[in-house]
Amino acid sequence: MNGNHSTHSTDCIERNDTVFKNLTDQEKEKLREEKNCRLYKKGAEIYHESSRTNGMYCINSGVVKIYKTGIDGREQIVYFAKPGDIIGYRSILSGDLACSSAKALQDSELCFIPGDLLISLIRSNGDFALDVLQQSCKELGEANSYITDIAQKTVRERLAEVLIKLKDNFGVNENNELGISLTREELANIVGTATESVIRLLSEFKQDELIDLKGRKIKILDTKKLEKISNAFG
Amino acid sequence: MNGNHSTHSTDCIERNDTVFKNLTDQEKEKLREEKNCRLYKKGAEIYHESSRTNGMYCINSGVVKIYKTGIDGREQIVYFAKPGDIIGYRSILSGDLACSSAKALQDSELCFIPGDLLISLIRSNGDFALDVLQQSCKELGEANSYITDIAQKTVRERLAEVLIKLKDNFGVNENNELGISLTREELANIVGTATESVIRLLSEFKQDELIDLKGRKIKILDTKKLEKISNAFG
DNA sequence: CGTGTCGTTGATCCTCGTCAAACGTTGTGG
DNA sequence: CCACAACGTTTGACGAGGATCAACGACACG
Repeated sequence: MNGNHSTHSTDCIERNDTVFKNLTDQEKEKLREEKNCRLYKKGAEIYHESSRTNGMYCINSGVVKIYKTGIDGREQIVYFAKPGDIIGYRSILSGDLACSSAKALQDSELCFIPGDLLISLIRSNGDFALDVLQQSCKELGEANSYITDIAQKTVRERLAEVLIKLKDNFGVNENNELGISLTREELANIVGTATESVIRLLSEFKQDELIDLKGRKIKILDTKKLEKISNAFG
Repeated sequence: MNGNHSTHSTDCIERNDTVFKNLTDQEKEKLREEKNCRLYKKGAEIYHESSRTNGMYCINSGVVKIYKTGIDGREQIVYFAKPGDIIGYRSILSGDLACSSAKALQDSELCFIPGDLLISLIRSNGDFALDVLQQSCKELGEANSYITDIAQKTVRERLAEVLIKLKDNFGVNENNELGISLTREELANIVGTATESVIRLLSEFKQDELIDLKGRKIKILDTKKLEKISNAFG
């Protein structure tokens, strides 16, 4: 019925590490009936800020960047969504317009889940409600941490921290290169700085033999020192 | 049974503009039995980051600042809680340690609500779950906005924005002075800048006749121009 | 083979953080 | 109730971090 056709399709509803893990079989069935999965090409927009959305999405495969558009159109990236994550639920639950946009960083398969179904599931299944709450509270804690970081740390410290977080979240391939590929501008839009600053600092890190660079491939050579630079404990 | 004794005590559980508005009479009764209200003197700490909390608080009266401690002990204020607000629920629901601290800005009456009661109410009452979710999603949206602001706006723009937000949130008294009294350092810890920068910019705003200053009293003279400076639409 | 996007480097300027000093205000204990 | 300490506010001087502008090289793509 739905358009699933991927070979290894780890459907997010089936995974036991998502907010859906505590749904009953019946509820999962209902979800499978109502959800609507499709492929988004790299670069495709999933939703756009200040639009009224009427549902959320879960990520089956790929990576999605969540960002806000600030002064003169500069993007500020606030989150990367990975397989198993849900996005777009905030505006459904707060009743506001979407306050961020979502765009696929790679070819990605997402499932659309109607907002009224989300709400009825929260109403009827307390454990599911708690799982969604846990997700939003986790994001809230991270957001507050990031506010403190941006307000207090230097660009150098933040870039080091971002590299470590990207490693933690997306891992590294066989060559110890970050499992996510970003343009310099996107890196700048996470750190909250100018593209040129990112480039200069990456060069410095390379000179100091903390990382190695090959185009967009970033190899982490010295995690310990990067952590030290980032001044981090989270 | 509980220590309520304030004369006008608008108990947060009774208010119809809080997350408790959709609780049944029975649930409210249970809450009244288990909650534990007390007065916090100005400056008193309510909870501290990286401690394990086992409940949340609702504000009956007063104002509470929520902040994180960053590099070399600098506070970053992430939220002001007013009467009717709930605080400290995040760590209960995400299962983490507290990631922020809370301190009374004025003499304030808060009610402690045990975490397991919160969780059981969320489980049993879907509307309550939705109300708590709405609250956390609202905070999440504001946090993401603030990340973008701090990353992209100048200190001048952010200070103007903060003044407007304080006016919107706490109103003004008969003299058009902000209804909340903050030290220059606290203002700096919201904006994310140095105390001296806040002082200088406030002086500029005063010279430009946008505000008037009398000690900690800040009178807003020209909201429109402040909004313009803040570059804001939210 | 041009055209557009991305990455890199250099030069310059300015916002803002830091340090220092002085003054006002508040609070406390003798 | 005064004296002193502790804290908050203000102003000035200075320098560094980082944004901006400009130009060019590298690469992919139609």
